[in-house]
Amino acid sequence: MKMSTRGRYALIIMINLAKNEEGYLSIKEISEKENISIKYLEKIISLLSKAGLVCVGHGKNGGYKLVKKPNEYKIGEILRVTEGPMEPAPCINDSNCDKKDTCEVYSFWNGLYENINSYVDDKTLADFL
Amino acid sequence: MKMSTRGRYALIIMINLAKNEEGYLSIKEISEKENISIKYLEKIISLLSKAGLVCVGHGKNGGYKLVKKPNEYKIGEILRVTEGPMEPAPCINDSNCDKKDTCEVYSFWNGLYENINSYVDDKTLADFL
DNA sequence: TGTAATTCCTACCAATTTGGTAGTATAATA
DNA sequence: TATTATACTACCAAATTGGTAGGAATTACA
Repeated sequence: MKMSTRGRYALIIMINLAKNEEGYLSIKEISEKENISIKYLEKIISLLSKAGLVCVGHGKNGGYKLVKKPNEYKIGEILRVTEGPMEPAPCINDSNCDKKDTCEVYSFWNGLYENINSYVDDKTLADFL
Repeated sequence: MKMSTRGRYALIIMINLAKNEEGYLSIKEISEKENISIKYLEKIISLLSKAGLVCVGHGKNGGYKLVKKPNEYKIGEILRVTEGPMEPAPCINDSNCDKKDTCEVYSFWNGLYENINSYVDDKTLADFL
């Protein structure tokens, strides 16, 4: 039950972009500020970019910036890009299981799932400014 | 953010023992009922045994049984034996970090941590009977 | 007292995930 | 057109996950 560095770094990246709403922020700047390798950040931010959470400026003075306002980003939205759906047990979205309505174990894991997701979806990037 | 099979199987084992409060239940019986390999179950139950959550009957007609009543086992107690502390981020119990009281990121992860733990500590084995 | 049933312990192993690094291509713009 | 960025592809080591194998120790019971 841990979040990988991908998810944690993705959040850090997004907070940095949120604090720099005016212009583009380059990977290099984030890397230096947060002490995370450029190459690894590059890999993580490309996930955010492909998911359409950030937009790209190429060339000189380029970098990344948010496409929405900070309060429009649920943290869950960011984490799911790098972590996938945060399901504690594989049965959560198993359409082959037809006993969900009576299974005590399913309802336990599903409750945890809903708990986690409502926590992360209840907070936005704006909460970090 | 997933629970490994160790944690999930540990819960299944404990539910089986709870349903068999009278006597000893062998790994073989659990294995056959739940379709999980004997050898893997053996490994997981030895963690529960070392942690003192179950007691052992050796030799013929032996097996395992609970040492407490089902309602005295918090699920969190069981999961932490196989999963360790369920900390989403390593900073949660990092005594070297002295910025916790002002760090927004820490307070976010810590909130998630408390959320998860209060969920799993709020339920007991008796809820599965 | 012997044997079957059971746990205990140590070691091993393959697949996947995690946390990166390296090098080159491509794109934009000053 | 040179420079500064991102984009893409490939690779890699370490840790974790999810097991398996084999034998030793313990106990019940015939």
